[in-house]
Amino acid sequence: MKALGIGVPDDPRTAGEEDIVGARIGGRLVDLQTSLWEGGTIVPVRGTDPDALFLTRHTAAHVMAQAVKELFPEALLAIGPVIEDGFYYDIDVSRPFQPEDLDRIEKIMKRIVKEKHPVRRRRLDREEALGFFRDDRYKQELIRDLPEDAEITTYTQDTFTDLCRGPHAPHTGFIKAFKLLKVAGAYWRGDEKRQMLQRIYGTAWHSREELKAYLTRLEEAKKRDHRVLGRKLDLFSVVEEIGPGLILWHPRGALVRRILEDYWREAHDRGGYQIVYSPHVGRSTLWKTSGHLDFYKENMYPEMQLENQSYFVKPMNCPFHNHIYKARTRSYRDLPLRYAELGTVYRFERSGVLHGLLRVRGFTQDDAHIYCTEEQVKEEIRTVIRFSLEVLRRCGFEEFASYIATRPDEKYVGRPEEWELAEEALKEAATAEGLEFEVDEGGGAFYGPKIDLKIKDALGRAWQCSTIQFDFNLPERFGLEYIAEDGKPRRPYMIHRALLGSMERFFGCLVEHFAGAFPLWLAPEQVRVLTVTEKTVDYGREVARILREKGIRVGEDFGSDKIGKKIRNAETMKVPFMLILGERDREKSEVSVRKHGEGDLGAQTLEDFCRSFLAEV
RNA sequence: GCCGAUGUAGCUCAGCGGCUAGAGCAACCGCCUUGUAAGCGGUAGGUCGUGGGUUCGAACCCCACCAUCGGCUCCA
Repeated sequence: MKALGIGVPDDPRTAGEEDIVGARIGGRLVDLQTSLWEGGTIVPVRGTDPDALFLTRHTAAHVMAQAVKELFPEALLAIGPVIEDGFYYDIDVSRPFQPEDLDRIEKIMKRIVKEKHPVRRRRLDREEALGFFRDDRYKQELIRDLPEDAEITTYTQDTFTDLCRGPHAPHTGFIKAFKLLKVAGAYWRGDEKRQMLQRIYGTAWHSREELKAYLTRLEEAKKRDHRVLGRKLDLFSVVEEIGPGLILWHPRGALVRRILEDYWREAHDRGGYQIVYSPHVGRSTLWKTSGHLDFYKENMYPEMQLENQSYFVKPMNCPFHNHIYKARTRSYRDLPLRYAELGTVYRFERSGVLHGLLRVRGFTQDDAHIYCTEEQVKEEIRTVIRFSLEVLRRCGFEEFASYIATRPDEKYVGRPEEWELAEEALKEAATAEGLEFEVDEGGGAFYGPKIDLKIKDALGRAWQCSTIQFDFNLPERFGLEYIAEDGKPRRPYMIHRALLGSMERFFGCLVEHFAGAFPLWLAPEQVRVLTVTEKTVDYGREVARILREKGIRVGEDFGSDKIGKKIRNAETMKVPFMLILGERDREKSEVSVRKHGEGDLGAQTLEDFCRSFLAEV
């Protein structure tokens, strides 16, 4: 057995190869102590390769663990994986970590890094491992849960040894730049019934510059935070007296929403949908029929009693749409039927998960339910995916990821053939539309398979909005039928579809995607007219009137501030165009145009401005 | 729900057991008549999240509650 022993500091190191951190053997990332146990090309991983970050971050997690152990010898270590941009370690300590503890831990980590301790790998058998970690119930549990044939290894640096699969950097000195970011509570193995552990998050990079760039990136993301921009741009608010997770749409936010909804309705009209409305509450019998009282009750607002009847606020729109379907006998000639609604629903979300507009308790779904025959399923799915992509692209999103979830192994309703057809339809449609998809085998809900579409925003973050789900449960429960060609009743296929997801969530996405600078067609205020002095107020009014007549959304700033201040205000509010009107402009019947983020575009006639504006919208 | 942090004027924050709780921005009132990212002066604005407690005295210490923020398997 030969180890790749290049780069362990006290080993003879190959001249000029000091920056080798690890290697890939046939695609598998390993450290330099891995034995050559199978074939494949060995590709060294050098200091600045992306793979190197994985190794050093993993090692950084161990160094952090060692530092924690020095400060809190009684602490038990659970797991400490590498995550995107960094690492964390879950630790069981008697006293929760204070933010100040992070400084102390960091200090010790710096020492350990500076001392360049080699990281040594050791294989041991199960008994040895259980013995070694006899005082640590977490490690014991991990070892016991490892598969029979698993190779069990530990990694040691300095005085610290941890159970770990690896791989790691050759020595602690490979950690060039790191920072501990935050502490948080986390359940052991993510299970809320089990022990609450303390998690420390950290980040590690190849250099101080990269670390700094990362921290700057975090700052930038914070500036785009829809909650911050929502207040700055006066778009929406959430107030304590009204209740958590309940949104007030201010005029500017409401206007963006209305424009979006107008487009949505127009697109749905074109797309063969019929727009419907349904009430906000329904009798308990309805929710009994739909099964929500059996399967969804903990997410529903509690019962209301009136005149001896009980009602529930709706958490979903589907039962209502089913009743529209049932309002008369349907023929196969009527199908497909596509009902769409901007339906406001209320769901009880646990207080800890609420988040701005992204996770709320009251929201408006852009919901649709499609009823079709078996023969129509494939075409229908293809159409709905194409339609979804068209709408999302129009809203400014170009990149998508998709996930298909298939039939669970055990509990499910419907016939296996139905599931197969549906899954097939989803895969075919995704492929046909050029969507890359991952399949979550067995990950579907009990009532049907689905495809989720995620959009990627300007910072490359993925947001789940659209979902298209088959439902083999509700048609049964509501007894939905249509009369087929042979005169016999048949059960239709039912498909749930949310495209933007909810207006709240999608709007939050839009705000972050555009950093609050909405594209012209969505901007609540497209043009702001600014007067240089009050001598041009009349001219300003006239210009604003003309723009408004052309359907342009215009704001006015005719106050006594100096022009620099007015411009600053308009820039801060991210108004796409500013028309600056001084006496010079009035005399020549012109407007001085300034574009948000670009600056002065010079003077032109109002007609020219309108023409180019309307062309751009 | 659970762990931690936070909650002071519309907003951003200072004050951390001892005088009538402060600043900047915003608002309002003046002055300035202004040309591409903050002109100057003044005025008003606060149950210090809510409720209890400790104390001669609480924004500050303790308890409970409410809300917000960061997290709560990317599995050794």
